[in-house]
Amino acid sequence: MSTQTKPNKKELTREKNQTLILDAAEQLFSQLGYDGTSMSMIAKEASVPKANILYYFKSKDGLYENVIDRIIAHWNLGLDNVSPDDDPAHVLYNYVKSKVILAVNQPLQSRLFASEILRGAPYLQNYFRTNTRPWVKQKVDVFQAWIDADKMDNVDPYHLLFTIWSTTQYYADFQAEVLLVMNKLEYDETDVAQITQSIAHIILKGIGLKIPEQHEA
Amino acid sequence: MSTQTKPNKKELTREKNQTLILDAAEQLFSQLGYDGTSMSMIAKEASVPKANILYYFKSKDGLYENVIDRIIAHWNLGLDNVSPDDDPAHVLYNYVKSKVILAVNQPLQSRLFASEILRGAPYLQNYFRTNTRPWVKQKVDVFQAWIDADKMDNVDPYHLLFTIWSTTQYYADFQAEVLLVMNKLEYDETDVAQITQSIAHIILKGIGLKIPEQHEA
DNA sequence: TTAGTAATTGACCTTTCGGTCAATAAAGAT
DNA sequence: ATCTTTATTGACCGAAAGGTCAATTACTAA
Repeated sequence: MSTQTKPNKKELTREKNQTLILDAAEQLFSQLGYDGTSMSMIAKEASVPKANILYYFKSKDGLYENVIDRIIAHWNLGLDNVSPDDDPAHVLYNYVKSKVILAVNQPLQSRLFASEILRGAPYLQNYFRTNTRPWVKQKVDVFQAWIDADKMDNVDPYHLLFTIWSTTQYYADFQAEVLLVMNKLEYDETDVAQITQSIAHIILKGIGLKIPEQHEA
Repeated sequence: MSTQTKPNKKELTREKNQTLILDAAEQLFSQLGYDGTSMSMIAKEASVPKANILYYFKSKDGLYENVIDRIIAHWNLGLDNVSPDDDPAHVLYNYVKSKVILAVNQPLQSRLFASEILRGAPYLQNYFRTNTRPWVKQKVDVFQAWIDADKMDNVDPYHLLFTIWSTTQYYADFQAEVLLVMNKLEYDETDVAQITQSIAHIILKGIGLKIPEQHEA
């Protein structure tokens, strides 16, 4: 799977250290933000001298970009291979469900993106332009096809997508608010189902679809 | 309106300068976050010596709290005086509409709150506990009364509220993403109506309500 | 074994941070 | 006019920021 040109001892430790640093950086950046995180904090968290970080990643900016790039690589936007022939209820229900699971179980990465976008997405502009925008365009076309085929209501596809994103990500990005308002310490196992159910009910019914039966525990 | 115990020249300039500083701080904090904003930046933006800021507000933390307090004071949560006798469709439609208008026209404050919540709401915990939570409880009770009276679908009132908040605030907090994806430079006049329409359609229909007629331009 | 390369890291640099302070200026009270 | 209080601000402080560098160590290829 990985590059196996030469399984040197050097390369191994290098990759191990880089991963160590990236893990620590990802955690701290997502918790404290770019400006709230210092190189020495990352060094301490990764149990590595600060100068070593600067050796692998030329600057704080460089490290930050690497963190973001790595997240993006692991970040599947979902809704793959969706076509106008598919059943919108099934597709959208599964999409909502997967996004809620992601939001509840792995909120850190979502929050890192959120704080990045809040500041005007300085490091993500290019990604949005070259990746997200075409991806969205494609999904929007499918939504429109469904609308034209009278499979669902005539709701602006862009805003439909934003609605799905916002409602699901909310439970990751604004977790602190949600928990405080609901007077909870953390999400429990029933929450994922409860949240999915509520969101799917509103959105699917809201665009004229029925919630599909679940045929799996 | 304001405290008029003694319209001294001193008090006047003091209040003027404080407002000047708070305005500058609010703008910078909401754009760059707490850690991304320095006292000297605020001083420069407010055209005031840095030491003068520290004279009025004892610390950066103190200034930040004052900024947040001022926003909260001007921040009406809406949905006032709502009762189980009201028509849910009208109430919720107007609520969505007002939130969208707020999101599009005054996104800075929304973003300041958002970045605050992202970091775990260190300065807002108390506010959420003493203000938001009771407010929410009250609205949730009304929603539940509507459900019990078969005026709307049985959707968890908390998640319904979160859905309204998330979908509307999204256009403020993630404006950068929305604009990039839609390939726009800024929101135009038609966007408010378009967004309101889409969200209201989905949410109201999603909980079994009809979108009320607009009887006003 | 040795020459050459890559990795490691403590010491150190400059800049900027939030914050203090003392000296001065301005205003109000008597 | 004088005294007291409040406001203003340049100079300054220690701490911490991001980043550099040179000396040392670890490894690989001949």
